[in-house]
Amino acid sequence: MLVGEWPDEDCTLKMNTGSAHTDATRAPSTLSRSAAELVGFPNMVTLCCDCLSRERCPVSQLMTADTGGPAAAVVSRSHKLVHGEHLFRESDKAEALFVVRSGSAKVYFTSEDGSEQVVAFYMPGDVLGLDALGVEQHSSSALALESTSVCVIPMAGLKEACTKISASDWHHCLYQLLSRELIRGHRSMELMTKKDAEAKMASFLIDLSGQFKERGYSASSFNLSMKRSEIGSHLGLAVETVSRILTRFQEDGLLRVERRRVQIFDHSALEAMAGSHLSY
Amino acid sequence: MLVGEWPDEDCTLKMNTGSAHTDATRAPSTLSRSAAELVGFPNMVTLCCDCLSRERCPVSQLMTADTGGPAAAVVSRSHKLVHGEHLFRESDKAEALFVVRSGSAKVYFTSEDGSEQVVAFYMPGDVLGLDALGVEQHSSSALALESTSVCVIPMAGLKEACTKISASDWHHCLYQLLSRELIRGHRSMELMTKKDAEAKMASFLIDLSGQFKERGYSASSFNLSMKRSEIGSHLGLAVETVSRILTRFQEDGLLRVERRRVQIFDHSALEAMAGSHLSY
DNA sequence: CGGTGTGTTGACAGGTCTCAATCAAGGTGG
DNA sequence: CCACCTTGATTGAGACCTGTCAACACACCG
Repeated sequence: MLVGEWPDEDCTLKMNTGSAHTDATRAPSTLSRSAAELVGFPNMVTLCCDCLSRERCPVSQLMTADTGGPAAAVVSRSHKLVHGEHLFRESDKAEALFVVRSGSAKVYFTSEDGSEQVVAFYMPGDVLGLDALGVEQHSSSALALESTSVCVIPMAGLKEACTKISASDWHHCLYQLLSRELIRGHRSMELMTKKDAEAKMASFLIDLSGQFKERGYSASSFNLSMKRSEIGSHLGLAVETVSRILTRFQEDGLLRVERRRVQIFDHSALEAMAGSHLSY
Repeated sequence: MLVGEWPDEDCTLKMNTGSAHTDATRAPSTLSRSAAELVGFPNMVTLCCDCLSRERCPVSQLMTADTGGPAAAVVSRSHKLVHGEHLFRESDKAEALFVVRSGSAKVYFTSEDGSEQVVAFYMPGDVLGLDALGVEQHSSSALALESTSVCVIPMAGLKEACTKISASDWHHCLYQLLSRELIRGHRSMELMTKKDAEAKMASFLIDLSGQFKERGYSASSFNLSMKRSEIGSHLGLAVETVSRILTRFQEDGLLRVERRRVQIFDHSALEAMAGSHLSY
C-alpha cells in the first residue's frame, strides 16, 4: 500500500472556534500575564455551553448537577496561553486549579541536578494543579505545549464553595480527581519501569491514542504536542532512542511518523508490544 | 577500619512494646481476617498515647487538635498483620484508609502481563489507601512486609466525620495527605527514570535513610523490610542488578550490607551518586 | 534433612546511552 | 526575499551498562 497524504489537516486539540476567536480578540495583550495575576480577577463566569471539553470537565458536570447555582461562581475566568507559557511554576504559591479547555500542557519538575522530569501530559478536560490542593505551593511546573485555553479555579473560591451548599459534592469531586491523579501516576510508573524502549513507546502511543479517542478525535491519526525530548523525559529514554524507536515502528509498518504527526496503522501490534515484556 | 558488629540489635520499625503485646495476646486469631471484615467492627477507639507513630500520624494530630472529640470516633480499631498479609487488594471495594502504626508495607499493582509493579513502600505514620478515596475500589494492593500494625479508618466513618464539626479540618487533612501522596509519586518517577542503576539505588537508600531518621531511628543503620526483587520492581531494575550494585557499594566502602541489614558509611558519597547523572 | 525462597555471582549478549555529524524547519534581521 | 542562527529531529558508531540465563550459597521451615 502506498503511503498517502495525511488523512485530515488539523487534528490538534482545538477549542470551539467561536469561543477561541472571542478570547483572542478580547485579550491578546494578556497572553504573557502570569497566572498569579490572573487568579485575582473578579468572577467572569465562563459558560460551559461553548466549551468542547465540557463533557469531560468535572466543573462543568458539577455545575449542571448544581443547576448552575453556587458552583458557577467557582470558575474565575478562562485564559488562553501560547506555546511555552507557564500555568504555574514549582516555586509558585498555589493559587488556583486549572481545567484544560483546549490544547495541551505538560507538568514537570526540575530535579536536584537540574534535569527536567516530565510527570505527565494533560489534555482537554484534565485538571492541573491538584498536587498543591493540600499544600502551600506547587511542587511542579506546568507549561502549555501549544496554544492552550484553560479555566481558572482560584483556590479561595473553591474553598468558599466547599463550605457552602453542595459542599459534599465538591469534596467528592475533588477526591475523585485526586484519586484518579494518583492512579494516573501509578500507570506512569509502570510505563517508566517497562523494560525495553519499544514497550515504553508502544504504551505511550497506545495511551495517547486512547486519550484522543476519549475526546472524540481520531485514535489513529494525531499530532504530538510534545517534543521528542519531552517524551524521552517522561519515559526515561534518551531523545535519540525515542527517535530511533519511532523510525523502527515506521519501518515495520506499524505507523507513519513525520515530525509531530503520527498515523497509526497497526494498533493491535502496538498493544502487543506494550504488554509484552520480561518480568522483573 | 575493621568492620565490626552491627551497631544495634533491633532496628526494625516496632511499635510500643506494651501495646504490641496487648494486640498480640488479644486477637491472635484475627490475623488472617480480611480487611473487609475488620472494617465493619464497631468503634474501638484506639488511644494514640501509646502509639510510637503518633507524632507523624495525621489522625492523631487531628484528634489532639480536636480535643479528642468527634475525630476520635473515626478510627475504628487497630489491627495487626503478619508478614505477607494483605491490607487490601486491587479488586477490593474501598472500605477504609489505614495508618501504619508500626512495621512497613508495600503498595503494588499487577500490570496487564502479570508482572508486579511496586508503587511505594510505607512506614509508620504513612496513610495507605488514599488512591481509593474518590473511587469505588482500590486500584492497587497493599501488603505487610513484616509484622505490621495499622489503624483502620473506615470510609463510612470518615465521611460521617467530614459532615460534622471540624469537617474542614478533616478535608484539609485529607487534601494534604493526597497532595503529599502525589508529590511522593512524582519523586518515585524521578527515581525510576534516573539513568544508571547506581543513581537509582543510591537515591533509594538515601531516601530510606531519611525516612528512618524522620521516625527517630538511625539514618545509617537499618533493616530493609523488602526483598531485592521488590526494590528492583520499584526502581525498574533486575534483581541481579540490585544485588550487584549493593555489592559494589560495599566494595567501595560506601556501606555494609548483609541480607536485609544495611549500614551506611558514606552518606554524602551516596547523595552525590544520587544527584549525579546525565541529562536526558 | 530436604525443600523452598532469597540472595549472590559469573558469563554473555543485546540494548541503550553518549558523542558527533547532519538535516529540516522556523524565526530574525539585513 | 534571502542569509543566518537556533531549535528540534534524525542517523551512525562505539562503548558501557544492564538484562538474561545459569549455577550456587545461605537461611528458614516443615
